[in-house]
Amino acid sequence: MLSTGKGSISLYMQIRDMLVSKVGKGEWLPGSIIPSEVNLAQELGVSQGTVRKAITELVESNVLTRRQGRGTFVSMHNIDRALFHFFHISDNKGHKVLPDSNVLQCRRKPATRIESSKLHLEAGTSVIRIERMRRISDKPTMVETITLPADLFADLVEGGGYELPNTLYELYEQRYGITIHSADEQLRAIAASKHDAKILNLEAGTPLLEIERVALTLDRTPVELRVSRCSTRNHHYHNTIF
Amino acid sequence: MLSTGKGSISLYMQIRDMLVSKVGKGEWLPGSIIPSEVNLAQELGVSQGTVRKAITELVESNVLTRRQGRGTFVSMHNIDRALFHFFHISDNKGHKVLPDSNVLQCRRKPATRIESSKLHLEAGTSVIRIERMRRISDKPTMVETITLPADLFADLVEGGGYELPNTLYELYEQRYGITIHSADEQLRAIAASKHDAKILNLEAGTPLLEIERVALTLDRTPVELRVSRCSTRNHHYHNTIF
DNA sequence: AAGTGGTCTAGACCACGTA
DNA sequence: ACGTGGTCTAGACCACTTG
Repeated sequence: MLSTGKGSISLYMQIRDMLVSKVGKGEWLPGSIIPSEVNLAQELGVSQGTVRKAITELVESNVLTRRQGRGTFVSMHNIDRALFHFFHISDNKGHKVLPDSNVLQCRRKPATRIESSKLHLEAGTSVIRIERMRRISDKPTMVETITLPADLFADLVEGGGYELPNTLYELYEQRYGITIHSADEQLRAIAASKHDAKILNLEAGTPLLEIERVALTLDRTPVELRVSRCSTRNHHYHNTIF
Repeated sequence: MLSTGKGSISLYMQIRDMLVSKVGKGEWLPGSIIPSEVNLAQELGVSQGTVRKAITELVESNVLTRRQGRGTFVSMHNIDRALFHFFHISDNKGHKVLPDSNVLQCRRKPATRIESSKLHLEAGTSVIRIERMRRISDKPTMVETITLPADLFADLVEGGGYELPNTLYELYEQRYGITIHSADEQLRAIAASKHDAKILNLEAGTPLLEIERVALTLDRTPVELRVSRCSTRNHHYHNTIF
């Protein structure tokens, strides 16, 4: 199982990759506990330190979460992760507030050229397109257009039998078994269209911050395209460079 | 020297903090080699593993750099770090090119309210204000206003005896002994002023991406305020969320 | 050949959470 | 009391770089 030859990669990396695949395949589900370090070490015939090093890397990349005295768990999407990890808008005092969400549209449509390119789909594949308006402290602040491959999110069209929650990544995980692990964002300044302007209650042409996010699973498959247009009168996008 | 009592923090953290302070105080200069893990372990009376863990954390936070077979070094600012770590503008194919830089002004002035607040200075303290235009692939793309506390960068005014280089952080480090370690950025969409428009060769009112960066030293003292206004017609700000 | 960091082991004890 | 992760040790061997 584990190769220990000369040209092979190190033990802990093999173990790390094996653990990743257990999570990736859904063998270990988000929120569940994984075997203890000692147990894994015994099963794999290596020392605890080696398993430990493998797990440490996965904790650093947010795949696993350690809780002292309790065990190691597969990371889950929750409101904290949404807020502190995937949401980068703060008010001008530096405070983060998760916006509420107001769905304007939710339709199944053929993918545009841009959508199919960003999501690695064949041209014209069916996608689900959600448009929503988000308020922060009761003020309309963002217009979002979210595009999902229809085959992965089959019943997520209007009348899917439930209301769309505010934090979508939790939904993707719990209902569709799709865990967002990372994302690439491109930011630009654009002028508000008439449509944007109407929804955000400002004048057409007002500069807006456009955030184009492609969200990826653990194996780096793109599964969501999200274009957010934000008024930056009272808010800004915050990034820390370490 | 190292406390090993009950309520005290762990050994490796004490060692890590001690190494940080050696770098912070300039006892170990950027680019220089630090003692080997075995030597440090002997001197401190701990095992190599403990020193190793301390160093590992500092490598992860970009304070130190390991080179197998050679040793461990204090991290330095170079063009790679500027480009891959501190510069987030890419063209729309995802390629990064470091812009060149054209200094328009460099003056010593009293700090504005915003400047003194962001740099934690007394109101009206002397600052050095640099304005420059930056081109990417020969196209004017950004206007930058850089503000530095005058006391830290005493002779950096026009006629300081040398041309301002393109990568300023290298200059700060080599000439003033100030190493930028991290930065906080706030991004907004704004309308180009007449001044911006003239420099960037576009129309006033065009949406621009404004990046307001506060750069910090290792001990989190703010030492540079940089406001960049970027045309996002051919470029964007890129961020990866892990 | 000597010195550096990189991997791995086997075992000890501590701090924390649960039952 | 027990099991978990967290720290620390002492020593082995490997991979890489330099003299």
